Amino acid sequence: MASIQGRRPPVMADVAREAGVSHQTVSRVLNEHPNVRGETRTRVLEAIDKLGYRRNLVARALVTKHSRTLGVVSFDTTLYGPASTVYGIEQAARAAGYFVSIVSLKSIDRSGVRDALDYLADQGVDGIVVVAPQRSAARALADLPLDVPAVAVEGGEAGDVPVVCVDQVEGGRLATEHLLSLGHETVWHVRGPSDWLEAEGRVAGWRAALEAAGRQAPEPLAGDWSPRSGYEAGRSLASLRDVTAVFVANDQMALGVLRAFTERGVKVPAQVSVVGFDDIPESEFFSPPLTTIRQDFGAVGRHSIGVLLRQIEGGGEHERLVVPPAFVRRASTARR
Amino acid sequence: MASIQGRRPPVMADVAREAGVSHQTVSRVLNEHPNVRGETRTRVLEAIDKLGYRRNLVARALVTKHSRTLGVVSFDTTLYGPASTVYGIEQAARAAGYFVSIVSLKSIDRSGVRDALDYLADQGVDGIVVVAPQRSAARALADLPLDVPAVAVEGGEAGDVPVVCVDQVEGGRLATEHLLSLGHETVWHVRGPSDWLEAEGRVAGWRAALEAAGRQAPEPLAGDWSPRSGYEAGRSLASLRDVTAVFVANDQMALGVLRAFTERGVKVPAQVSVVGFDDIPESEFFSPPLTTIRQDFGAVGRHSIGVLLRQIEGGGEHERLVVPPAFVRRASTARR
DNA sequence: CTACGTTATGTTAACGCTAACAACACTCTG
DNA sequence: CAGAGTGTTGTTAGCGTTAACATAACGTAG
Repeated sequence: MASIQGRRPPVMADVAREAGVSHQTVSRVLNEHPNVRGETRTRVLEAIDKLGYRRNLVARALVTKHSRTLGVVSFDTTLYGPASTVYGIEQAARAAGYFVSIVSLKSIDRSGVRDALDYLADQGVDGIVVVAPQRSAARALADLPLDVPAVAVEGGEAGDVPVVCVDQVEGGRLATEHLLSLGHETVWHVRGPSDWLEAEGRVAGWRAALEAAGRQAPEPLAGDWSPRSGYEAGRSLASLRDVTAVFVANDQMALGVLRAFTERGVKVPAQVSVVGFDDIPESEFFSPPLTTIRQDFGAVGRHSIGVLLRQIEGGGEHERLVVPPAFVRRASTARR
Repeated sequence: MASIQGRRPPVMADVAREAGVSHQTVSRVLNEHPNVRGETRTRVLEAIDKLGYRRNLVARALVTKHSRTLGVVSFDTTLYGPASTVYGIEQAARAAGYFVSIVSLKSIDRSGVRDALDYLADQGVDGIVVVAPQRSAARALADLPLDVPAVAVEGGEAGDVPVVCVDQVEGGRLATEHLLSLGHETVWHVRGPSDWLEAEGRVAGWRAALEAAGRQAPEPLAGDWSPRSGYEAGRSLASLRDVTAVFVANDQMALGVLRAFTERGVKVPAQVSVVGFDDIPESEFFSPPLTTIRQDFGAVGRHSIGVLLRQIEGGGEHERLVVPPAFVRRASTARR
């Protein structure tokens, strides 16, 4: 029930008066302190209910030095990957009783990351998750003198900061091995931007699988994650001879590749097999449905909060948590 | 420069001592109060720099009653629309000097919305943006006794709460009129979930355009925004006679429709024309590239912050701001 | 029955900041 | 040169909470 009186919302002292106790006793009830008599507790709770009292978390944060807020710094949360990760983070944080304050960066350079961290530190967050898929971001994070516990997501080696990431190398390997196992002589690659650690990891896995099979690795084609860049890479590939298998570093670019192949009359998977990466909700309905590598972004988000809370509460060692990717077979790949 | 001494970070009193002034003068400098002598100001700023002082925003919020934090409640920020809107909101809010605390809901029922709002109110946010595309959310918002300024995004009629939205009816009309102008006898529709206001608006625009042209409106097919539901609708449509034009309520479902048509050997746009809605980054690379209706989510986000800040600062009238959609012609539609 | 630990409660003092008022040095006016 | 204004600074008192200590009531052991 909301109070009707005056204007100002009720404070602890009001509840105390109503219940005939001291404000400290009210505080004890709220904080579930054991040494409160049952009858007193119910009287206090009744008063709280009657007055519609809500504890002022700002005042609480001032004295406890804990805001129960976590900061999240991310790059372009419009993209499926970051958006899903942030979603997982938010769910996990809220389940653990933490608020989430978010900063989305347009560009991840050192000063951008530094500003974001400063900004969040000013706000008094208890911990920070940095979704730092770019090398520059990871490096900025590593260099920064942090007075707040932090976790890097997809951060590669981020100095003293614990890292949670998907095993990109393994993903690249899975994709490439699948194509080789179908009898393809070699596998072409449309890679992501060189500043991105995820892109590097996928390239590394692709190269490793080719080498292990004793195959020559063609020069990878450069993309920027966008469908358009995939489209352009696809046009280049379509005009080459001997291209029978392509591993594309994400599903959006794979869509562009498929589009270019369609335009050029290249049949997938009859003439060329294509594997993507991410497993976005759309890829099952591409033409043809895309074979891809699934990343469990939700798990990454949850784990990052787990690691962060352990840091905040326990003290915490320098953890590094790697989430395995999963291979998803669909219709864009076929035997040579 | 960070201070090396002791442990505890410096507070205003430390700066005051260092600069040989009172802490209140430090506060004045920080708040850009006009009545501070230039020389004093620089002495204070030097002391701040020397000690690496950072103002404690929690303490500040306690006394000013303003946290400079805005709350955002949204449904499934994994989807492109909500993610883009939230991104726009976050950018605009930060530009205005506000923090953004976000709550992503899995389901938008009354209690979910109420809990989220309570949660944010507890945190002491200065205002709330509710991305409330579902009727239930809008209604929950309208019913709630709010003690904090709020804005609904895509909220339809949300009681006393100002609304910012895209003109969905107009979008539905644009899509349908385009198809009719190409000589199609009538236009079929794959609609979104009935609880969603956006879905309703698009249906209304579609129906209005058909009526204005004196055409019969076929029974709309139901979808849930997912590519799969579009795929299923597409299979149904493929088995019907006389379907030459389809307006699909979002691009993801349109992808599913295209996939179903491809499987059944229905040629787009030769046999059937398809129009989507949203203009997600992928749709330009569908096969064929999708004609669609673009929503400017960024503008919606920015406007919602504008309206909210006017509410917070000015007092504010009950605004209602409608953002127009834009027609994007690509290759999935053709003359009958 | 006294002394002492235990439980339940109250009192006081922070936390770090801003608001309100007080005080002082000036300048300006008549 | 007295009085009023103005600019600059300091002092004091909160904001609403929790932490630390003080106190009272009670049961129990010696």
